[in-house]
Amino acid sequence: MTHPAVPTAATARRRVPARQGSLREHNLALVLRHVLDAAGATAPGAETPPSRADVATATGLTRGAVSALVDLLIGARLVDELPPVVTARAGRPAVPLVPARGTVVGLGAEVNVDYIGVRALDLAGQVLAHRETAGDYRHSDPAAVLALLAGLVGQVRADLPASARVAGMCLALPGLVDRVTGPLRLAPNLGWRDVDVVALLTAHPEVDGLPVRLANEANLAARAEARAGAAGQSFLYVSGEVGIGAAVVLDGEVFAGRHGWSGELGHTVVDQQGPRCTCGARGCLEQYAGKDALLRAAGRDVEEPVEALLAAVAAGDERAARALRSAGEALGVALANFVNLVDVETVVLGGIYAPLAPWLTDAVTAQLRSRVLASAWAQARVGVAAGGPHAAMTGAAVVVLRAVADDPAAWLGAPAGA
Amino acid sequence: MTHPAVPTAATARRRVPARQGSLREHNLALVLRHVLDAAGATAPGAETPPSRADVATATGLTRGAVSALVDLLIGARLVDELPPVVTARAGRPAVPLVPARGTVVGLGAEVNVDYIGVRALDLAGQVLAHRETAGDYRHSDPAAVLALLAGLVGQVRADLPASARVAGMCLALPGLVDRVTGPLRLAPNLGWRDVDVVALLTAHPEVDGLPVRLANEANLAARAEARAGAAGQSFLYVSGEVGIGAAVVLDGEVFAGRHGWSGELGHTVVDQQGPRCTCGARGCLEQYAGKDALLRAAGRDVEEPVEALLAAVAAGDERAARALRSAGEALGVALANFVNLVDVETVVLGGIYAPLAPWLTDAVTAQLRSRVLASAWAQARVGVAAGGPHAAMTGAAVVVLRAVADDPAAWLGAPAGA
DNA sequence: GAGAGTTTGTCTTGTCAGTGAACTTATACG
DNA sequence: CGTATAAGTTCACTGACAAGACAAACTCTC
Repeated sequence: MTHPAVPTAATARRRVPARQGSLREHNLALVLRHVLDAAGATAPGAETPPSRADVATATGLTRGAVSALVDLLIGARLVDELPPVVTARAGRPAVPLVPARGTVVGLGAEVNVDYIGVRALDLAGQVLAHRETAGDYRHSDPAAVLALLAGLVGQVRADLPASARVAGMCLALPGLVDRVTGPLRLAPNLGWRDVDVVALLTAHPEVDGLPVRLANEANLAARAEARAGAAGQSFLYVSGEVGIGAAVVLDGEVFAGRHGWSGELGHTVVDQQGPRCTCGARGCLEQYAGKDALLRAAGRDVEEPVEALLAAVAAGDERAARALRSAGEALGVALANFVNLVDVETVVLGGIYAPLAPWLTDAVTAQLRSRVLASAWAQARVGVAAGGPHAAMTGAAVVVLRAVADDPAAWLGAPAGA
Repeated sequence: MTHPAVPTAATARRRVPARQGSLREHNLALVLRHVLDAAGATAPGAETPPSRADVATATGLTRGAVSALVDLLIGARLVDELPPVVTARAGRPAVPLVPARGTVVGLGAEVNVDYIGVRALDLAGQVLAHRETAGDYRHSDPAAVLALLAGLVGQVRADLPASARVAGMCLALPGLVDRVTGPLRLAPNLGWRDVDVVALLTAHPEVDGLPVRLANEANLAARAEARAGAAGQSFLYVSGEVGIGAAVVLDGEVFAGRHGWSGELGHTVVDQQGPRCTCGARGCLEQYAGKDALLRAAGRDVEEPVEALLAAVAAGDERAARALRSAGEALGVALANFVNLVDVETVVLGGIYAPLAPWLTDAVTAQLRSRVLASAWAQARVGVAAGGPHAAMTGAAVVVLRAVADDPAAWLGAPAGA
């Protein structure tokens, strides 16, 4: 016996003793969660925001306890009261509770091949400010690009109302990122390798003092997708660009893996004898369904936007249609392999695959049906990303805000203003 | 805005209010966990089991609190005191605390292609009883096989000491199993399809009244492997048999996927134009590296045990060596795809791959090195399973015991005896 | 329009599981 | 045999929630 007899669940793995205060922290987060969820889940204007009493019945806490907790959240400016609403119903009117607007904001940023940008979201999910700059950042100098980005951060912060406190910043990058604040390991299409992005960024006064974390672009876009909720809570997000990234979401959680390097779908092998890839191996999916490969196969220039390809295939260009079919097939094989290994409900096509979805879905679906062992019981759905064009930035901001939502107790004593 | 503004972590996703009692439950589990871990983690007889004071300093609870909790655990017969040990040190001697033996037991069972079996483990990790029956269960009748299994359960229970309380039973099956107690969907090599195993099993008096859960064989073997701890806490377990299963373990947790169907590595595509597989697709890994395919490629009979192949290759049989090399290569490609998608530290070779590992590891390692994008920073290790021959059964019993360890509060008032 | 009925939110008391510090117990050492 | 030291116990105190009474604000009915 040189091993623990009985391992324990991850929940109990947090080897932290529970004190009285732990109850507060937990229930505070529980109440805040309920207010945030309810604000999002409203069918078009239908339900009113929950009152203290609603939260009490929904969570199982007593009205007294909820009252105390809500008062703390209001004091921390995480929650706001709306004026009591006329309900035409007996009894004292309820005070609706909503996420506070413009008080706590998360900064989501992105550096990608053809643009950089920053946006600020508040707890209500509102975009308070947004700046982006188009450009060509292939093989760029990290310091120069990050100086530009810091400038955008400064502009966004200047646009924020005085009441706003910036909780932190998260930066989306198209490459391998060590978990949390580790350095960027490799971003092939930017030409960046082993760059200490956080240090370069926090050297600028616009960013200094802000907690900064990094994450993979596809991971963050997947997070935005999970928030959009269309895909359920268990899906594989595929981000098609020049490279092909992916992120697994299981029960609403993005799965980053041991180092945070999960999701390199583009370097899945489709054919061992296939063409050589930039990564050194042969027959990677990127060579069949990456943006460059796809445009080339369709007989178009690599620099063209996908819209050109879309127009061509809509106009009846047979070569373009063939290119899309074969890309869809390769993608389908890779995704079927994946779904055999990691059982997800839905495959969400994002990036350039979102607009191209009408010409890809059938081929992908067919591969999933024929190659996934469990498909007889639960065929994986193929969906289209609903996270919008700035999904990664939005996801990045959401990551920051989630940290606040998960631990509101840490914000109780925080001062106003940025 | 038709979505929650800020999603929350899975930990807070348990929408349960924390009451005073929650502290007890949590800290009770915390203390028990510490005692169980310490009992396992002992280097060869070196450290003595922890005392109440040790637990207090390790967990951060006060000695008073730990004392109260330990007394409850002793009362529930989950923990035992050993006689105070002479330490040749000033001060009152400590009372060592160890997991109770022979009091709470978990039943782990397995139905596989060539044997069925049942074993009983207690909290200390001791095997209290074990029965197995060899046989050929290809294309067998589920009811008949499960009747045999129920018989073994009866024998094992009869072998248990009178003090033992059976906490539950978990059954390992080589196929797709719905999460928790759902029906067995498909076990290709048993020829079972959509069988309500739990109902068939609990119909027998030997099993009646026992909570029974099912799980995939590879998942449970991976759990036993995680317990053995040799592979770290983040690995991919590969179970090579006639079929090839796999299970992902991340941070010590087995990852079952949406329905619990993750890990069908055997039906990963290695070559789209390859030979047709029993599942209907072409070029599945099983056709290259499954037990039958491997033996056939080595020019041996499918019915032979792998030991024969081992002997042949050790004796210099060139054809056998070639078969192993090419199987290793195919396995390596499939595993490299996987590691690109799900970033794990280690790949653990189990099942028939464990004894064959010396002839497979090089080929697999080479594929991982050349095909995994992140391999320049953290090459995934290739290891050999240490869980032993009955890994799945052990893992199944551990699953049952873990449920007890995670919620000792539920066992406080439990009566003695089975 | 006054009172009954209803629902929301607050307030008070009781309970429970921690903390902290004194206290008891059991050993080693000079 | 007294002193030092460490383990384990006990008890007053505290913080957080439950339970239920109470106050507030509104509708409905007679």
